[in-house]
Amino acid sequence: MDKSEGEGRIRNAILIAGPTASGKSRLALELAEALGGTVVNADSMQVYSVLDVLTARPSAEEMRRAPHLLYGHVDPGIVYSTGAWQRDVVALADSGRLSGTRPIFVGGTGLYFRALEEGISEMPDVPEPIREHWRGELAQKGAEALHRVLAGRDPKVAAMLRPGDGQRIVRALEVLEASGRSILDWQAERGRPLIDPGSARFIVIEPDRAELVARIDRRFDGMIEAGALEEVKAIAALDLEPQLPAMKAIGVRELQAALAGEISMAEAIERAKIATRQYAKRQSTWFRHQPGPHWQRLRQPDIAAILKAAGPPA
RNA sequence: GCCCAGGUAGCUCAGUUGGUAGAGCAGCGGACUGAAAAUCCGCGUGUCGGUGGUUCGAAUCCGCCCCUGGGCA
Repeated sequence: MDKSEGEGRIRNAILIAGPTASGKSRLALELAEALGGTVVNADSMQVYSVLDVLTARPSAEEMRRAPHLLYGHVDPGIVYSTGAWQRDVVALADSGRLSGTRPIFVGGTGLYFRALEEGISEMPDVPEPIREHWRGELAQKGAEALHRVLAGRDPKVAAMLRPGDGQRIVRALEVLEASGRSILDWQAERGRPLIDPGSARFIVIEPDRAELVARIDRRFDGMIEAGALEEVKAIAALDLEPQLPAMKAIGVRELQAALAGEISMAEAIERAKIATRQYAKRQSTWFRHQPGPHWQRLRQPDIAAILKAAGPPA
């Protein structure tokens, strides 16, 4: 491999992707213990502090068994993003904390794995006033109206987006206004991959659907027992905007409604379980179609099967 | 036992003066380049409780039976 091309890329990485409740985190921990690895979070919600239980973050005890990075390091009042995560990973690599260890990336956020493998375009930050302006417009006028605006300013992008997809339409408008350039141009400049693919291992866990549903239900009951309600009270006390990503963690809205007496606790729990199943379904769809053929697909988080093929690379 | 109200898609329910049924939710499939636990797109045949009848034709009208809820005894 060309030396300059591999420069700065993370070597010997193990990537473990899969839907929520598939047993990824436990597998990552066991691999880290067996291989002397460092677990790096690739989940968009586990980055936020406060939501330990509801995001199923590894426990303090588990995190002591092997190094865990990028867990709970972001304030829930902050709008984190794929780009921010990518910068965090680059910073880790630059700091040397991923050298001489086996970096094990685990999580359920497909887009983060794409950023790892392919990189994402480096776009300028959108100034807050511009961001808020377009989000306000979306709330007020609706996605279709903004799609028409976009069609006037950037017809190529508008043609690629569904008229109902407010979030992406807003993103296109924001970037255009902030940079004076079409988001399509930015996206054409693909970013640099963060990992060295030659020395990496790619694993996606694809559990049987019925089994996963049962695990999700059981796990949420466990979250309630483990203090999810206290956690929701704690985040509610911060009085954050409901639009913030951390406030959209599954279970927050549902349990908050129950605590406020708007719905019964049983109803809240059922809704949260349903939302989790739907989320897992979206993840499964992504992992079924997006990752390339070099990803090893496993029905179960079977550490033996992985270790057998995971001889320490050169 | 009698009276009333219901029994229609997995759930909650619509269904105009009889022309063999449709919404929401759930579920299933899909997309996905900086909010991604987000955002968006597509998919609705089910003994219309059962049975007999009236009718060219019944979820819709009539009889009987079964079930659920409420009331009276």
